[in-house]
Amino acid sequence: MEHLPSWLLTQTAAHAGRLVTERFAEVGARGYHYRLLETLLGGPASQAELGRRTGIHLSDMVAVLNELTADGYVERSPDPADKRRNVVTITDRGRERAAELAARAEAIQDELLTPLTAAERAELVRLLSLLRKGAAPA
Amino acid sequence: MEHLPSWLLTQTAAHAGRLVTERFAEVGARGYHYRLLETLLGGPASQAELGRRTGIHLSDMVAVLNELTADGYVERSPDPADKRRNVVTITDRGRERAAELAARAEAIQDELLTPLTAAERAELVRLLSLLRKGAAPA
DNA sequence: CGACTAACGTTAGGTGGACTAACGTTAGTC
DNA sequence: GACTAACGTTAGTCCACCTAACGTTAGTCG
Repeated sequence: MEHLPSWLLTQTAAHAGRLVTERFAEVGARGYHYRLLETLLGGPASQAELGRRTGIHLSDMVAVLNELTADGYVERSPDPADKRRNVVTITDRGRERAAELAARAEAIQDELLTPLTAAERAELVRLLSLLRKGAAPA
Repeated sequence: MEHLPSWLLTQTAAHAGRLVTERFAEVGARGYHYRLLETLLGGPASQAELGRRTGIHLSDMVAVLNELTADGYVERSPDPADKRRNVVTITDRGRERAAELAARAEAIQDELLTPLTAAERAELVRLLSLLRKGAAPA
């Protein structure tokens, strides 16, 4: 069983997930928060668009945006051009939060990848990216 | 964010997890079932020992063994040498089930790793194994 | 031999990520 | 105006993973 790539993937991802959960929990955040704030640094977007970019399901998006809005990290406003949509915008406070979480995310990578050399890290990223492409319509 | 190894890991693991869930659900199984049956092929063991070998938490172990026992794949009996313990044994029916799930697991690897060459697959396994060792006391 | 600690197994519950289904409003097309 | 699709929301499920508390049993120690 330990020879199975899917097993190795899910076990190492569980380890990565624990690191992410622990380090973000130290500042009252979760993985979804980081994912959304990072995406919004690229500019305002609708909830549906954010869902497409981040992989967060629309039903979960509502809850996460509620949390980020309550904490003042993002703002939601109706799109005057299309009343079906909200436009979600990051706030200054949200930019700071994104920077804080990004720093934590980088530290997590270092911790996670400690057993690997720099060349091995690059190769791992390359191989995982190939697998990601193979799973595109996720 | 897409450059982060932890992100790539969790996204590819989610993809692997979906494949595992879908393929096993086709025959009414889950990942924990396969993990336990595979481990029991190595001989009878206590629940605590099974927990240590598989990484399945003891509280989840109870539920999974209940399911496998109900379906006739394993048997539980008290250990005469130590009444605190149960001894869990795979049945003939369980061996067949393990073989069926192992075949599915191999097919999942092929599907998951389609974008990679044989050399790349070996390298991915090597790199992930290194990361697993780095997270040993999980 | 009783007190204490640890192992074992069970029950009950929680978390986070991921997902489904149904609904009401809005926009675009025919 | 009817129809279809997009958008956002609500309510829920599933799975892997995890914590806490409890009762029974076994081993150690004074």
